[in-house]
Amino acid sequence: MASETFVRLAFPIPVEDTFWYRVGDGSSPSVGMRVEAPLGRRKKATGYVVEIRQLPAVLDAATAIREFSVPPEKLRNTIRTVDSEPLFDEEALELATWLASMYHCALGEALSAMLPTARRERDTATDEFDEIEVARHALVLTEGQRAAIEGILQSEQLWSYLYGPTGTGKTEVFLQLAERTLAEGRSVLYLVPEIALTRQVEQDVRARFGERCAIIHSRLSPGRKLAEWRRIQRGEARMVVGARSAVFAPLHDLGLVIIDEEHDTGYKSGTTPRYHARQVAMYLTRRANARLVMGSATPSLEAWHACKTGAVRRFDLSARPGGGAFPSIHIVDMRECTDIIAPELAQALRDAKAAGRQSILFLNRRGFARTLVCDTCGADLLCRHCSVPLTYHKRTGRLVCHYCGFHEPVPTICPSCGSLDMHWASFGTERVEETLAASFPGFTFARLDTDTASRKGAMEQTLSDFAHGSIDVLVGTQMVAKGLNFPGVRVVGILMADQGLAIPDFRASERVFSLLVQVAGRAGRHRPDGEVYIQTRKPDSDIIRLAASGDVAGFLEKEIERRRQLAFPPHGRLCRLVLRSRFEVAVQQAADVLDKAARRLLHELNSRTIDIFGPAECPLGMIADNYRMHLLLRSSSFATLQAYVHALRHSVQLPDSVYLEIDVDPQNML
DNA sequence: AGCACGCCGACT
DNA sequence: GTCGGCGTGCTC
Repeated sequence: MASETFVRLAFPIPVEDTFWYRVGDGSSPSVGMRVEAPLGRRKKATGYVVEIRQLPAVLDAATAIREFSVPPEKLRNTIRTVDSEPLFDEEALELATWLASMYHCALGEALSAMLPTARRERDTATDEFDEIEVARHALVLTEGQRAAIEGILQSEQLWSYLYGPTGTGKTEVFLQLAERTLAEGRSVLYLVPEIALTRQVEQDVRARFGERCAIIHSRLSPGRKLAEWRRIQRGEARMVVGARSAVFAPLHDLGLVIIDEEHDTGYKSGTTPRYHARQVAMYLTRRANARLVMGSATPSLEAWHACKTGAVRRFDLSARPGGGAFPSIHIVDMRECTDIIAPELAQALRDAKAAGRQSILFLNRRGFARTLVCDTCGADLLCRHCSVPLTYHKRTGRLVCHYCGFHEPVPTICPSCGSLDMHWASFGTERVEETLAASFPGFTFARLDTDTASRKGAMEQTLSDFAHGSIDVLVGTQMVAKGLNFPGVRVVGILMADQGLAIPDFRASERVFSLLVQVAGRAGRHRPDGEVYIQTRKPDSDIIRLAASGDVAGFLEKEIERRRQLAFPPHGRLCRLVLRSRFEVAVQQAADVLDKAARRLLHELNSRTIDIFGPAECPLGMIADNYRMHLLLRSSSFATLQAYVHALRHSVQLPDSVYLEIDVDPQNML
């Protein structure tokens, strides 16, 4: 009897079901390949094959219902098979299933986040490796580095943490651990928060591991990413360096996962599925019995807590190798000072220049001014599509929304009251650059933020100029805080250091603190005369003072205690449910429906371990014309919380005009 | 998500 | 009388 092939497809759509099709195009897809098929009213959609069945060509109703839970007439034909080789195997499918359940999304959405998107194969990914000479470094390790390497390798525990101030040589420990793991015949995954900003790691790794290494990040073209994916699948590359999504690289026999700058929020995805690469790495290393080594100068509260409970084993580094020392730090009280650059800092910049040294000015706000404020009615100019003030960009002469990209020309009169008197409120990096140009004749300077780095190659050029000493002062946003290691830097100036502390988010102080410490760490990495100036209007704030004294452990302890009182992470877990819609009433009604369902379900479960906060309007009540409300769930038991969210999701029916976003372990509450 | 269906306003 | 606005509903 003639038999036919049937495939079960998972589509990247916010619908949990998978769909059965008859293979009607003569191809023979297998699990792990992409297949095109009609879906609903769509003529063509791409799905992932997650199961295959061979059945008689003529299907009776009973068989179809039994096999596919659908009457035979509903089965449609596939159009074509996209891939000649599978993109994922059974293990990856298991991971996708875990991801979908962990982050409450469809299987197809999970697969879509994991896999490359290119539809055609390219085979030229390795061309630029050819000229790289593989160097053997014979570095002298500090005692701390040696102890950490041996300790991690000998530890019974799979999860370790390398804690040490910036410049204490964590990278070298990571690289040596990678070398030892490769020598055991197992593969290595090296995660960095954003590869584009950590060229140093990329270069170190390429110099050391050459062609054995693949690099995966979002700036790679789709074709190239697929080519790298194939190299990894074939086992040609046994080490992968990459950003968040590289955690899904198809490495065989994983032996080690490294998470550099573990505290960085870049590891949390901002779109569905909102996964955290650290969480995925924990799943992977547990499954493969592999080591996980995280590292940072400013660990996340979650990681610090895990070290204290013993779930993670901590190793400390304390000495700066190679002649560096920790910088001296000055807090500059700006309450009585209206200058953008205070006299003390200005003098330090001049002294550094006179000594042939360089400086970095850090300000976590791009643009020229935060916004335009009316002197008469006090109104500030908000985006028409978001509840966010518009930032003035002088170079383009526009007011720009940093959330949705909307921009408009600068108005001549106040749109609310018609007054002619308006002023620029606060300042950004563009204004700092202008101030430098006006007040520091003879200085060369450059600005590094997403505005200047958007041009291809511009960032590399600026960084290279700075490294070669042809720039005296580099002004930038948090881009300059991450991973830059320039020996010539003596002075670091932090402007508006309290910026971000007032944000209504329980993680605000944690983020500000780590940013301050990370930026300060750019000074004096190779010479013992580093100086940091912290300009602030809150000189007495605990966070500023702890950051200035470099007391990371002190901050973490204090913050963990504050969170204990709230029963917030790391003492409990959160899940945030965000509703968004173009219609205000629709969100409000949906929030009401969701809230009632949540409380009813809680009552039915008779559970005292879950708390519900809200519903309330999100702090950013509108983004890109979508009204937003949220409900926050908190529990001391993660398993209970997960089961509850799962049940809740299936017990409410929301209108299609409202989208529900589920954020497990939210990093951002806005 | 994406796509066509459907049901109410302004045009030749 | 229709053209077309975008709310609604469904997807093997």
